[in-house]
Amino acid sequence: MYRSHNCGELRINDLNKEVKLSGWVQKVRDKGFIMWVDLRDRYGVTQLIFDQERTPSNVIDLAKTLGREFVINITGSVIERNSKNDLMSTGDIEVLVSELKILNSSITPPFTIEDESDGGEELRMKYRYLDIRREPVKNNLILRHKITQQVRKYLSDNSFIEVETPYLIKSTPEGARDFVVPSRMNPGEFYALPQSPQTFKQLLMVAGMDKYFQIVKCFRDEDLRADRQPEFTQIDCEMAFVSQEDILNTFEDLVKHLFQKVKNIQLDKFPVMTYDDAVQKYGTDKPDLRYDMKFVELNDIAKNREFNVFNNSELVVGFLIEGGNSFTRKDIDKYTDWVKRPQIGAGGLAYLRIQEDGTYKSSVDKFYDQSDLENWANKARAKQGDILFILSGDKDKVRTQLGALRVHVADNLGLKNPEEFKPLWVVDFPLLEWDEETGAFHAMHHPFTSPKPEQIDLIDSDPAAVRADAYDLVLNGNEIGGGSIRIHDKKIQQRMFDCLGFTKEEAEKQFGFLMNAFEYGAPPHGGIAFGLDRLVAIMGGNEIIRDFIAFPKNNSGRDVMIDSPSTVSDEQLKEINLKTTL
RNA sequence: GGUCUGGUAGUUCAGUUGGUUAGAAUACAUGCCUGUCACGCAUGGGGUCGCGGGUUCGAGUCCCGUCCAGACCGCCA
Repeated sequence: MYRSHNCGELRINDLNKEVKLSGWVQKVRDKGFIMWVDLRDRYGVTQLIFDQERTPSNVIDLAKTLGREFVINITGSVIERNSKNDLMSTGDIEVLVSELKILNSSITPPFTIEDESDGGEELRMKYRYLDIRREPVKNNLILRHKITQQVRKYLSDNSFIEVETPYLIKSTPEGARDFVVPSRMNPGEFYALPQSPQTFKQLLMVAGMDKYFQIVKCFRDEDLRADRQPEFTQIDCEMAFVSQEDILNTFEDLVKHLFQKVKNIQLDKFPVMTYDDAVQKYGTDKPDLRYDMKFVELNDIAKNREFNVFNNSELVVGFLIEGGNSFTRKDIDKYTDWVKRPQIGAGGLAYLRIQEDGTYKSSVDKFYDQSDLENWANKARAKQGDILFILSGDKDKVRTQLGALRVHVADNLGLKNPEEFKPLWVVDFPLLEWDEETGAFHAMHHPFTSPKPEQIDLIDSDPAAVRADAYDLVLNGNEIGGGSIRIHDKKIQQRMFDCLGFTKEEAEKQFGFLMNAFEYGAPPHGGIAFGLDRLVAIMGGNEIIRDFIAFPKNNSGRDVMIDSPSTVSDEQLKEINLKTTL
C-alpha cells in the first residue's frame, strides 16, 4: 500500500496512528542529530522526522541521500510536535518515520518548487509539469475544475444538455483566421478547426434541443496576448424560444451561482449599459467599474475661447482623478508622454488642477480665466485636491485614447483590486462596423446576429445606425462573455449576407446548410459564449490566462515543452498531398 | 507587420565613463550543528556575458545585423 493518508490531512487527533504517506521531498532540514523532511503531495505538506534515538540507523542513512523532488514512500507514527507551526494545517503534528522507500530519485529541478518560484516564465513553461507542482498553479487548475463543475451543475439543473460538436469543420472567410487541416482522403481539400461552434449550436436549435451547452475548445490563428491563446475554451450556450431578457437573466444567474459556490461571494444585480453609453462614458465597450473616472464632455464650455486645439476638435473630454492634484509636474509629463506614444496617438494632455486653496491651475491657463476653469471643475464635480485630465480630437479616437488613459491611471493608482468584482451587461451593440481596410461593412458580432426587429429596414438606408440584439458580459474591464439573438429567418439572413458583400453563390456555398435548415421550422433562438480561461483567471484574481491553463502556448504560439509546432517528414507531406514528389 | 523592454553562474539579478582575475543572492556539493520549518555556520565547485559581424591598444559595456522571450498596437466575426 502506498498511502493510508495524504500529506494534507493529518491533525492532532490522529496522534499515535501508524500511517503510510507517499509524495515528493519538498525540503530536507538536516540538523545532524535530527532531520526533517517536508513531504508534499497535491493535498498539502506533512513534516517527517528522522531522529537518531528513535529512527533505525539504516533508515537515517537512506534519508541522508534524499534530495529535492525525490519521490518517497514512508511508514511512521503520528506524533505531536515539540514546536508547532501555525502556518501549516498539519503544523501540530509530524510523522516519526520507521520505514523509508525511495520510489524514484530526481535530478536537481531547474527552479524552486515554491509559491514564489525563482523560475522565469520560459523555464516554467518548458518544465510545466514541475510548475504545476507549485501551490499557486495547482490551485489555479483546481479553481478551473470547480468552476467547470459548477457550470455543468447549474446548466444541467436548468435543463440544458451538453452536446459535442465536431472539431474538423469548414473554413469560412468571416472573422478570425482559421487553423486549417489537410484532408488525406480528399486531396487538395482542407478542414478548418472551429473558431466557435456557432453554426452547429444554431442547427441544434433547429433540431429542437432547445437548451444546449458545451464546454468546448475553440481555435483562432491570430496573434496572441496575455489574455489570448490560439486554442482556448468557451462555455458555449444556446436557447430557443427566448428573448434577450431571458438570456441575460439565465446567464446572470449562472455567473452569480459560480461566484456563490466557488468564491462564496454574493453578487448584486448586474447593471445594464448600452454600448453607446459605455463608449461615451468610459471610452470602451468593456468598462472597468471598480473605479469611477467617468468621462466629462466639455465642448460647450471649452470651445468658447481662443484656444484652437480645442476649437478645432470634434470633442473635448476629460475625467476627474480624486486627489490627483498631488501629481507632480513629472507625473503629468509621464502621462503626457504615455498618451503621445504611437500606440495611443494623442497630440497632448491638458490638465486642470483644483488646488487646495480653491484656485485653478491648468496647462491651458493662457486661454482661459479662473471662471472658465471653475465651470469645467463644476461640470466634473471636482473638489479641492482633484485633477482633471483632458484630451481633445476626433470623437471616436479621443474616446478610445482617454479610455486607455483611464485604465492606465487606475493601474498606476492601484485602483484595480483583484478581489473586487464588478460585472455589467453591455447591450445594443451596432450590428455592423465599417472596415477602412476593405472599404466594406462587416458584422461586429457575427453575421448570424439579429438586428433589432424595428430597425431591419435601416440595413439598406443607414447600415451604421442599426443596433443588434447583441450583448457582452463585462467583468472588471474584461469581456468574459458575448452573445446575441440570432436570425432564424432565411430571408433576413440572406439580406444580411448581401449587406456584408457576399454574392448569392458565396453565401450559398459557405452557409447554405444553415439557410436550408432555416426553411424547416427554425425556432427563434439566441445564446451566449463565455471565455472560460478569462473567467477563471479573473475569478482567480489575475488577467494572465496562461496561468490558468495546464499547458499553454507562448507569445508566438509555441508549446516550448513539447516544442511544437514542428516540421513533418516529406513522406507525411506527400501523404496529405502537400508535396508531390519525395 | 509595427513599437517598447529584456537576454550575464542551474536560477533570479547587479555590473558605473570601454580598462586588472565578471560579482551578489539563491540553488548545488562537502563538513559541522540537541527542535527545524526562508533553519544556522564553514568550505567548495560552477560563466560560449543569446548568436554573428564591426569600431578600438582593449568590448559584458559602443555600433550594425540576427535569434529568443515578454508587454502592447495592428489583428482577434
